[in-house]
Amino acid sequence: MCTVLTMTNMRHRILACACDLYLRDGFKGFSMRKLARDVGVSAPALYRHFENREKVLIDVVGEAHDEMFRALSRALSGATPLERFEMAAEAYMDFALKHPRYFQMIHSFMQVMGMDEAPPELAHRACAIQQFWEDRVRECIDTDILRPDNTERIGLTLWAHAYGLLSLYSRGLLVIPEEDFREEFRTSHRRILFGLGKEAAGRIFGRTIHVGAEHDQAAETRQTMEPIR
Amino acid sequence: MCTVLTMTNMRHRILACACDLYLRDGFKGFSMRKLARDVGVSAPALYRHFENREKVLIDVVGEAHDEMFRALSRALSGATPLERFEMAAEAYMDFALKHPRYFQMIHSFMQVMGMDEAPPELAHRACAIQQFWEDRVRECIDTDILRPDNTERIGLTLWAHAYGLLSLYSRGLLVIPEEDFREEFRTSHRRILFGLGKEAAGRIFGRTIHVGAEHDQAAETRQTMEPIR
DNA sequence: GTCTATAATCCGATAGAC
DNA sequence: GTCTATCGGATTATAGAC
Repeated sequence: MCTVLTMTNMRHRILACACDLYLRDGFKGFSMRKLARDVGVSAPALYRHFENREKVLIDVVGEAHDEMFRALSRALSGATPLERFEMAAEAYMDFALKHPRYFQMIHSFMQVMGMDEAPPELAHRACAIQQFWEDRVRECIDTDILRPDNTERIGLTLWAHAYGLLSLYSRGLLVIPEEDFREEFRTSHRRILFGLGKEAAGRIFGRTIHVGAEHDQAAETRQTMEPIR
Repeated sequence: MCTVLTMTNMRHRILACACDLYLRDGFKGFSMRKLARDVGVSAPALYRHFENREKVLIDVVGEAHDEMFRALSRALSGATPLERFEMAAEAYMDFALKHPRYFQMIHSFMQVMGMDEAPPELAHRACAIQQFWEDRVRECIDTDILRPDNTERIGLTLWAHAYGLLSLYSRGLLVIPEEDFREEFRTSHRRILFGLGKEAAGRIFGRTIHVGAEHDQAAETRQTMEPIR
């Protein structure tokens, strides 16, 4: 009993140090020797708790995934489906910007490790993220904010966009200040949501509907006066 | 003269072998010793032409980038702006699916190499890709297929979505057959384009416009009386 | 320019004593 | 469970002969 407890604690201690080490030195700087030094034990001792270096890193990326999911989940405190959706996007962005190493690790782990397919621990977690976005879509459709459609696919469209944009920025490929990017991300996310939305969504976003507005002379005028940008 | 020519040829030969080696064995399996063996010279000879392993790989990922850009550029043979846009998306997808190692390398190189910022060679190429999408957007706006808007931002929205979706699939996170994915990608891309489009775009895509369809007085009233939550 | 030979590190992982 | 010691291998990079 006591042995098991010690084992578990030690494993957690190692994992905590491993996360710190990765966040500090990245993949390339992550070695079992350094980890042992940080934990305060010898290198071979680590192998009592983890089979090898890869298994340690799988657990680190698992932690990264879980922390991201917890951040997303906090968006569920929003009052309405739309608010929850917007808060989720904001939380996703926050996580990517505040924890770039974690965000990047989640999405480049396989390449770095030279894996051809995702280990189950990660595949399951990716499914949870996908499901999360799908749920956000479903409740927006249920409350008539989005047009009825295949929720899985719409969720995927929005997830892919959010991930793609954050990934590009996180790697420094978009040369704009962070505050400008944050606004651009929100706008881009809404742009898609808006394009998928029912008429009501437009008013909720405080914007004028343009698609199909050519049928409406008054709207035509509004569009001219209040162009989207 | 002759010396320079030999230098250049040798460098190209090494680079070609380096690309093959990476495509065969991936990042993890890429070593200078293997490369030397493939080229048919000794390991130290490589250092006459490349400063170190990282510089070789930077050139390999540069090749990957250029090949992707050439694939995209072939979409410019399309007859209309919209056709060129659709062909570009198709070409992007084709590249990602046919050359997954190249596609993944382009977007995970920095993490794998432990770089905090993109080397100029890659940053410039990323700008070219961004510009490419922006150009596709601009000509669609110019021909009244898309609503007038900031072309750079709309281009980014579409690029981010396409990249994100391809990245997720390329890593095996979406468990669907390739043919189904291809159709899903096209649909998802059009879904966004459609949401951004003028009424004409809907007809071109052979779909009915939904957004704004309720934009009549009755709908206006309904919305006021039954506020969306 | 290319070679052989080798230096100097660093790594993951294991053996065996305690 | 942890230690010391070590194996076996990888890496980048240089020195000096040809």
